[in-house]
Amino acid sequence: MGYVCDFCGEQRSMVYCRSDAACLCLSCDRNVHAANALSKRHSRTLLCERCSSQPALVRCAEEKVSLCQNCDWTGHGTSTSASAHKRQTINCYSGCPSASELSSIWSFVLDFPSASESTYEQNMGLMSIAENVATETWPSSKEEADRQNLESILQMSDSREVGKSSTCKSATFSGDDGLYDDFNMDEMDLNLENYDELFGVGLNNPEEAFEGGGIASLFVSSVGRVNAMQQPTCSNAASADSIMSTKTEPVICVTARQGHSTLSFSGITGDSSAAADYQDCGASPMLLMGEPPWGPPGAEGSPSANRTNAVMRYKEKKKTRQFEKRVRYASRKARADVRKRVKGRFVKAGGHYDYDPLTETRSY
DNA sequence: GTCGGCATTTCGACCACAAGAGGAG
DNA sequence: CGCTCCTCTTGTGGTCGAAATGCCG
Repeated sequence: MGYVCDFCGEQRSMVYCRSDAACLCLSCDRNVHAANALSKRHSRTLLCERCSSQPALVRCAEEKVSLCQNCDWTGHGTSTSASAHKRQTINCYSGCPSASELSSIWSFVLDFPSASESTYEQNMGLMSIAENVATETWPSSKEEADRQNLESILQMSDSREVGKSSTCKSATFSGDDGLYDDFNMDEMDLNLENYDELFGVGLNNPEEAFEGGGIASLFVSSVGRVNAMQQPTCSNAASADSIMSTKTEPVICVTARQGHSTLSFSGITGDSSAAADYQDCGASPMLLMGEPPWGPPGAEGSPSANRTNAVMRYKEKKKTRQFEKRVRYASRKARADVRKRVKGRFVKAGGHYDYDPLTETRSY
């Protein structure tokens, strides 16, 4: 499982789609998820480069490798030297992003000069963009956090004129704070340089990406900054919609529209069950991300009783928890995704319906 | 500390139908 | 043994409502 694309069986798989439980090459990822509006919503992320079967959660800056939770723990949890490695969360994405957009999403996994001083805890303890945004002034309530997020979006929209005259990549990779000065595509195993070649869709002029419906290339760094690089024509309404649509996720979600495609960003790796577990068991993400749940070697007898309790709760929870639903038949899921319904129930073909997943319209 | 009332969250049932499984010929 | 045909079973997602849970006076 893993190394070869589950769809074409030829190309090397680079992306993991949790919704489809599939490892895909970039070309198939785009083709498959361009099929309909629902498939575009699938949250994808880089594939773990170690086991090639699980979605990568973090990227180790030292080893320049993207790792899933298990491989991260295996590789960093047992060795004191390795555990000091600087790791950064990997964003997930949805829609059908172009090469430049993908490079925007994952650029932060690379080295940031300004982030070099950040400790591992600083990077990894902040699991969501919303939290990152709030590192300077922590909102006192959810409403306050939402308000700040919205303000960020609106500020991005206001700054779109700045980015109009610059190309995507040049704008994306040149921050006034030098955050992305060291960006080097060659460092990524994900060969984004060949992305468009794989698709057979050249992007000779990066500005093409901003034609038509426009695009919002938003930058989310692991050090808590949200930068607006390009947003020529993205409507505020679209951004606001994206915020409203992510009411279940405590993260800022920015929607960029290019034609019909939607690109959303999440500070945590989408529907990461691991992240959910951290919350469920009450153990801090920092603790659990820094050390495996079973604890580092010699951890027994740790002075922190709370930590021990948290680890025990986590282990207990993990034993009894129901793992996330796994779709066994993608074809059936695809059918269900487009099937018309009445009050959530499937209806006979041709019958009256009150919900059409494809058009989200009602027949009466 | 206990109880009642209210709000919120969780979870199972429901639906149609194509795909899958398995048996018969 | 392998193939085709047929019948039965399974699984898929959005919504509703009951049950469970949490909170407050």
